[in-house]
Amino acid sequence: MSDMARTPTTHDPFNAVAEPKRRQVLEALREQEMSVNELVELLGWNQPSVSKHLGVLKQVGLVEERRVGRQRLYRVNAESLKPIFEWVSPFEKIWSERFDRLDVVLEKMKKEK
Amino acid sequence: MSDMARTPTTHDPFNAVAEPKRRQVLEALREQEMSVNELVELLGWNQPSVSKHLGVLKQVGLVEERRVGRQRLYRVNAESLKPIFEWVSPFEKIWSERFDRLDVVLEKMKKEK
DNA sequence: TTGACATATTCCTATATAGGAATATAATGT
DNA sequence: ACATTATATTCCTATATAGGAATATGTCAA
Repeated sequence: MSDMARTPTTHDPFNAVAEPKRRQVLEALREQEMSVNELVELLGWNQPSVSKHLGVLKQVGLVEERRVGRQRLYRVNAESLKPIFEWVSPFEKIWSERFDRLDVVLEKMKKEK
Repeated sequence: MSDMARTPTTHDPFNAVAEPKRRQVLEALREQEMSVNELVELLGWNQPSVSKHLGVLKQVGLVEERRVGRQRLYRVNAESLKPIFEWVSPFEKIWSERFDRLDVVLEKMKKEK
């Protein structure tokens, strides 16, 4: 007993977003609030699949739901992606700094020519 | 046949980094190049565990390996996190813009007081 | 060559998926 | 009440883990 597998997808934004399809859903909802069926049509998947992915996203707080009649309108909750942005940013500094240094070198070469 | 489970951890940076321990490894290596045993000591895990996580990270290109004597020195390859940074950035725009708008509102309230 | 050190690999198992199919729930209009 | 529309849930299964334990590989030094 007490065995362990992969971290559950509903554990945090990192795991929820690891699934490519869930990223697609978020990209779609970034532009505008959308009903499940609109997503189904836009993405071309079957409806249960869309609902299930939305379920995971909702559990993690990546999307929010608003009920209008029989529809459920989903919208992205961008702020819940903050942990990812903040985790990756320090690494971004590294490659952008490296790029800056390269820039400086190129500039120097230009002058010396 | 043709069943599917979760996207393999070695499929892309998103999946590799979904595992919290792998993020810890990357954080450690962000500061400086390190041998496996140094990581073992720093993180307090057993050696095979560290090696296995490094293996995944290496497959995805998130770390690079340099052999020196019987040691293997690992360093982070920050640029391979670019896809994550670029994917999440448009969402960051959303919440930072929202924050800006809030800022404007607060400024206005101050003036009107 | 032998031992000690550094790291990787293999074997095992419980677990959490993702996808497909079928079905359940919920809300609306008539 | 009933049919219809919109969405969620359940059941099933092959798959890829992550962790622990044990072992293999590789490299140096005497």
